[in-house]
Amino acid sequence: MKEMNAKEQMEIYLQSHKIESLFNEEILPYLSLYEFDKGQQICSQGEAVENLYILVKGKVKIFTTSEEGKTLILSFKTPLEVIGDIEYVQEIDTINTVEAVSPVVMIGVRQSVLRRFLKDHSPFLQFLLRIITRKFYIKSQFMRHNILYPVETRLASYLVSVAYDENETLVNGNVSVSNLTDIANLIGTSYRHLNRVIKEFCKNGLVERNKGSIVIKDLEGLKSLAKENLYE
Amino acid sequence: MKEMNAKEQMEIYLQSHKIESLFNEEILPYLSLYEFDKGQQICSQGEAVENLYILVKGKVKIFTTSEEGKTLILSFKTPLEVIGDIEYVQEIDTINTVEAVSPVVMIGVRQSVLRRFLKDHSPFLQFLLRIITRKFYIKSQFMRHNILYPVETRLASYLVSVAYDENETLVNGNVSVSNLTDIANLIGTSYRHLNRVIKEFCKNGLVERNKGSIVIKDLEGLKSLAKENLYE
DNA sequence: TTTCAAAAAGGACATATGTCCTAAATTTTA
DNA sequence: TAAAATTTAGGACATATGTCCTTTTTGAAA
Repeated sequence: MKEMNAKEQMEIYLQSHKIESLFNEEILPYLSLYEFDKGQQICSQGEAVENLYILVKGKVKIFTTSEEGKTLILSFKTPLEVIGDIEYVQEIDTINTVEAVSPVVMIGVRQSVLRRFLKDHSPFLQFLLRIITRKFYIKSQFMRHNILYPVETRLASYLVSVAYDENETLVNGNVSVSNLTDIANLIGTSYRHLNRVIKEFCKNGLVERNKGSIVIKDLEGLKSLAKENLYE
Repeated sequence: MKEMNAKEQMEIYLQSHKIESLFNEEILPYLSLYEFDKGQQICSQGEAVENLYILVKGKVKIFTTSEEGKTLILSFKTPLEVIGDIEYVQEIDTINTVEAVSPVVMIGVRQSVLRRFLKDHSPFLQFLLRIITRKFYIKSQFMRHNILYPVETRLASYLVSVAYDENETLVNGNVSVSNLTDIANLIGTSYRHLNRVIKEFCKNGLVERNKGSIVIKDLEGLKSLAKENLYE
């Protein structure tokens, strides 16, 4: 992790995400930029929280680990997102571990500073409300899907969601699947079973394997298997 | 559903839950009291939302239904709780169905009224933040538990949670289990399987059956089976 | 290039959980 | 009280999913 104090760079991030209005003049000197390398942990389940972070660049993975060491990936997040908001409001320790899966830039600010300057600043409160309710809704749908439907449905749903990149344009068939283990943990199943289902999808002509990556052959077929569109 | 305008009654609810400060003078005339009978629906998945409700008396059940008609109970809620907050902030249709499981009283207010009077009223915003982050946290733990652990663990966890009533005092062994189907839907399994696990619990001396109700025989045993304390 | 570690793929088997049915017990309604 | 509907309980079987291993492939490091 690298902490920076580049005022200009901060300006650029604030403007590009249109979040200048969240803050007031007094708090600006207390905002810092943090850079994390791929693989670095931003915060770790169970530990005390000091900062609230706003993700302005890169991608993070949020996951939880059970006593037995099982991992469950809860989500991947890209800007604009907030890390540590629940903990800030509830005054509790870190709920889930957050890890950079690409080079990441965050705006960080201490909880004590927030309490001092933004406790009654309604643009900031409204911002948090919007971010958190969105998170809640997504988690709600994700959970519903995960409990109500079998792995087959969940995988189809996942593939449909990554078939489109961030710009909503269809990524030409070839879905670069970073890591099957991650997918297994994301859809809440074992690696073994995931493989079994992928094999089934191949047999039915929905996808093809190609050196570790998966090529979507029948997007419509996947969509109908996915039942509900998890990612809007 | 019965809509009332009893000013005095309203006062009592506002004071007993210490939520007078959420509102300002202008909005008070727009607050209404609603009564729902046991079994009545407060709102229904997919339909448009008009009101935001504050649950001040009684108990509600929040659930979702899949295309195939499977039901998943997400939670039971008692005061103080808010219904329709996510929908209000996100401006979306009702996410889950809410049903009274006892006679219920709610304070209701139209979204349009809220937008007019409380959009920048920070006590209200802070209140929503606290309520929603709490919900988020609970849902988070619930989901984690549900995906990571087998039914056995989830049932033990549920039984431990109902062994204590709202006052944190141990309800003397005899847990009045309203309805096994509800439990099955709450812990996300089938009625059949729930029964199987209960039988197993009986065999191991953890609980006993007694005309439909379940008597806890070994609370400590259940606690250790439950692994993590879901309900704090 | 060689070596090594990680990731992919899947066989064999065990276990958890679901579906469908039937019968008894219990509660609700007429 | 009688009849109907709901809830309980569990048998029999099918299916989904998990665990443990082995082999192969791939990509990174020496």
